Amino acid sequence: MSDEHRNPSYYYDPFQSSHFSSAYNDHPFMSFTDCLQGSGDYNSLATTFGLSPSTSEVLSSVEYGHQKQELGGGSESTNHNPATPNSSISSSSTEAGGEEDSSKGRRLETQLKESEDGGESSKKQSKSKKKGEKREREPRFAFMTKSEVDHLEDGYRWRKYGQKAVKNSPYPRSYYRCTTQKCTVKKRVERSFQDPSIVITTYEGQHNHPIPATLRGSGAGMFTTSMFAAPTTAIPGYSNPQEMMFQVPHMMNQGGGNFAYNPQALTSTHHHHHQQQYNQGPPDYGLLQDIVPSMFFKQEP
DNA sequence: CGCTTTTGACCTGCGC
DNA sequence: GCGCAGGTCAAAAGCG
Repeated sequence: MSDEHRNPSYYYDPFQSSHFSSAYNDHPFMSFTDCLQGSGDYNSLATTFGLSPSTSEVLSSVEYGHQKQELGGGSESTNHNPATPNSSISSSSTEAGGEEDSSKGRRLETQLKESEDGGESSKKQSKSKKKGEKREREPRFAFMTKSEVDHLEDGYRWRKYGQKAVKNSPYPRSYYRCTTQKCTVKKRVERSFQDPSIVITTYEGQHNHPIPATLRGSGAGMFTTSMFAAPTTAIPGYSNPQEMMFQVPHMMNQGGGNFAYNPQALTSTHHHHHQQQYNQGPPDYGLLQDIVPSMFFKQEP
C-alpha cells in the first residue's frame, strides 16, 4: 500500500491533455522549496506549499499560461490520479506566460466615456483598451493539493474578488488577489470534481514583497525532498527528473523575470542561504517555452 | 469602522 | 455573428 504511484504509467493530467508521470527523486542537493526560494523569487510557490491544513498534500503541480487551461474541465474526466496518501507529486507541467488566456480584465481602470453617448444604461466596465497593447500574461503555477479547505494558507494575505462556476464541475472556482499593495499576484482555487478532496490552486504572478507574517511553523519548510520522492520519469529524453524540473524556472522567467533560476544553486551541493530577493531577477526570457511545453505537455491525446 | 466576502453584471477570447 | 466559458469589477453585505 504505497507503491501505487510507483507505476510510471502515464496518467492523464487534469490540467491539460498531457499525461505523464513526473518524478522528482529527492536529490540530496535541492528540494523544490530550495529551488524556488534559492532562485530568488516566486517564494510564493515555496511558501505556497507550506500549506497550513494538516490534511493538505500536494499531489501535482502544473504551470502554464500559454493556452487556456481547463482545470477541472472535461479533460479531468479521465483523471485517474493515483493520489497517494503519501503526499507526492503526481504530475507537473509548466507553461510560459505570453499569451492571454481568455479575458484580461485590463480594460477598466479608466473607464472613459461612460457618461452620455453610451446610453447610460451601461453601469461600468465599458472600456476601450488601446489597440496595440499586448497584455503579457504572467506565468502561472498550479498544483493539486489534498485538502479539506479550499483556501490554503500560504502566509500571504488574499482577498477574494470573484467566484465562478466551472464548466464540468459542480465546484466553483474562487479568485483571490494578494492584498499587499503593489502586489499583483493572483490565485485561483477550485476543487476537483473527481476528487472533492483535492484542491487545485493556481498562482499567477509573483510576490514582490516578503511574507506578511504569521507563517506558522508549518510554513516553508515542509516542502522538502520527501515531497518529491517520486517514482520514475516518463518523459522521453529526460532521464533526470531534475532536468525537466529545472526547466520550469526558465519558462517562468519568460513571464516577466520571476523565478530567477540559478543553475549553480541547483547543481551545487551547498546552496547557501539566500535571502528572498523578490522579483528582481533579470528577465531571462529563455526560449525554453518552446522546449518545455513539448515535454511537459504530452501533446496529442 | 475597516476589511473581506458575496454576487450579479460585464468583458473578452474562442468555437460554432 | 452569436453564444459559451472564463475572468474581473464593484456595490452591498458580513464579520472581526
